[in-house]
Amino acid sequence: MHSFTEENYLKAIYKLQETNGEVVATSALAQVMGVHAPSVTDMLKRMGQKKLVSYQKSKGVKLTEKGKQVAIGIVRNHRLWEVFLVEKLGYRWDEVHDIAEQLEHIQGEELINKLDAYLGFPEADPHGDPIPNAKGVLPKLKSVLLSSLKEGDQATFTGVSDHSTSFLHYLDKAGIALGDTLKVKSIEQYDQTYTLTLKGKKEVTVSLKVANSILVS
Amino acid sequence: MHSFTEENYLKAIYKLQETNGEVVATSALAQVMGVHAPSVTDMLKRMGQKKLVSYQKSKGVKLTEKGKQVAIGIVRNHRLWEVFLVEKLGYRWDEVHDIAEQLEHIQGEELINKLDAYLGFPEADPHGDPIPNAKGVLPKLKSVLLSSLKEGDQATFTGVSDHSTSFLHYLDKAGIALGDTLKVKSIEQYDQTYTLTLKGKKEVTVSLKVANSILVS
DNA sequence: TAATATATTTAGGTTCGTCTAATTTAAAAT
DNA sequence: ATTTTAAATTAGACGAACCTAAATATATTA
Ligand SMILES: [Mn+2]
Ligand SMILES: [Mn+2]
Ligand SMILES: [Mn+2]
Ligand SMILES: [Mn+2]
Repeated sequence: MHSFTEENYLKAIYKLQETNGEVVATSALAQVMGVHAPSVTDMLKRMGQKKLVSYQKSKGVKLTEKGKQVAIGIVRNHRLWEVFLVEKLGYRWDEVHDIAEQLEHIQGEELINKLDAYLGFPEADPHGDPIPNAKGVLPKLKSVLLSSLKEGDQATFTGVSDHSTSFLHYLDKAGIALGDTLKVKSIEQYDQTYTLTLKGKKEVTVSLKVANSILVS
Repeated sequence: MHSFTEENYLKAIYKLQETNGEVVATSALAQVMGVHAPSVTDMLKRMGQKKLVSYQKSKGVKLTEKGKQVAIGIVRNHRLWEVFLVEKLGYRWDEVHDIAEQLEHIQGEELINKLDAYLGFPEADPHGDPIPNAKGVLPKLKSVLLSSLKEGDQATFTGVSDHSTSFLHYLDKAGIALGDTLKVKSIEQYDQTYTLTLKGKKEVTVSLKVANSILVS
């Protein structure tokens, strides 16, 4: 139906819209797609023809409703396959992204719904990101950054805002895992480091940078 | 590494070599690939450059050792994913081919080996076709056509030589399933129909055409 | 507001995988 | 051994997705 490339552009535009506002710039898109700006202009023209995006030259691009539905479908595929890789094949959460980048493009409504059922209709992927349901509806998880908590606050670690392998490795090394309960024991004024009590037991101190990449609720 | 198209050509050449002899004709390849002859000539030149095939113009084409290894890898992927779709997701054996055509191109040695392990290292796919192991070695299943049996012979239904949906549907309808034991009760001289006793119970009569598409051992 | 800097598009090219029409090579039949 | 037929290749073109270099449009800042 759509090429892998088109699907990747749609997903990239979708994510940029989520984080940076409705209108997406050519250069931003070029950056995340790892191509040069003229390639993006080219592609946006073609995708505009197909009514996947609304594009006006030099004015940036937005997804059409159609484009958005396709993008959400890809996100659904990606996250369900990530669950499969971790839950069934025994991958670690820092290893699955690249494989899911391939699997997300496998076509077939029935396939992904069967996979969904097989996995027990999970609500979130291994990184805590919400999985759109078969109708394209995203469960709105109301999580906040760890860095927004005050001393004494308690919460559960539900997701990451930095998906890089290096950050995930860091969390593993520090013994901080998805689902852990944590309490902010203290916040150091001087350098904004957070000392946490994990699962009522372990004590860990993390930097502001880390606290800005951890989602809790 | 290789494009989907290249991989599909390699698989097609591999299968044609298996059934029609070492040298594959441009026209045969065009037919199974569903493209026109000049496209094949073109593609073979490029694949020759990459040492995936040995191609001499107007003399047909053969796989190189490298090309053969890639082809066997694709076949391995295809068949393992078919097992997954049937065993884990609950697909029927006549529904899995097209999805496996997509999944077979997912890259990653580790992925397919983990899948293999997850499935319990199956030796055959849902159609009874042997699955190459991680080293590319195909278990040689010594099966024969049902039509080669004599009256009174007994055997197990281990595979099909016709993979068409219509034939698989026919078998389902007739209640003949992979793994069934069967005994040739009688062969009608006049029209070569086979009357079989299935699992020591049911009795079924099949045409020569069907007997030519059933593999037993 | 005019000058400068940055973002975007246009122009022209490349590779991959396909096509049709025309030509050449090989095989089969007379 | 010629002629006829069939198979394969060459020639020229096209769309998708990319590129570099040059031109233009927008934003910033003097
Ligand atoms: Mn991911
Ligand atoms: Mn994820
Ligand atoms: Mn198949
Ligand atoms: Mn099969």
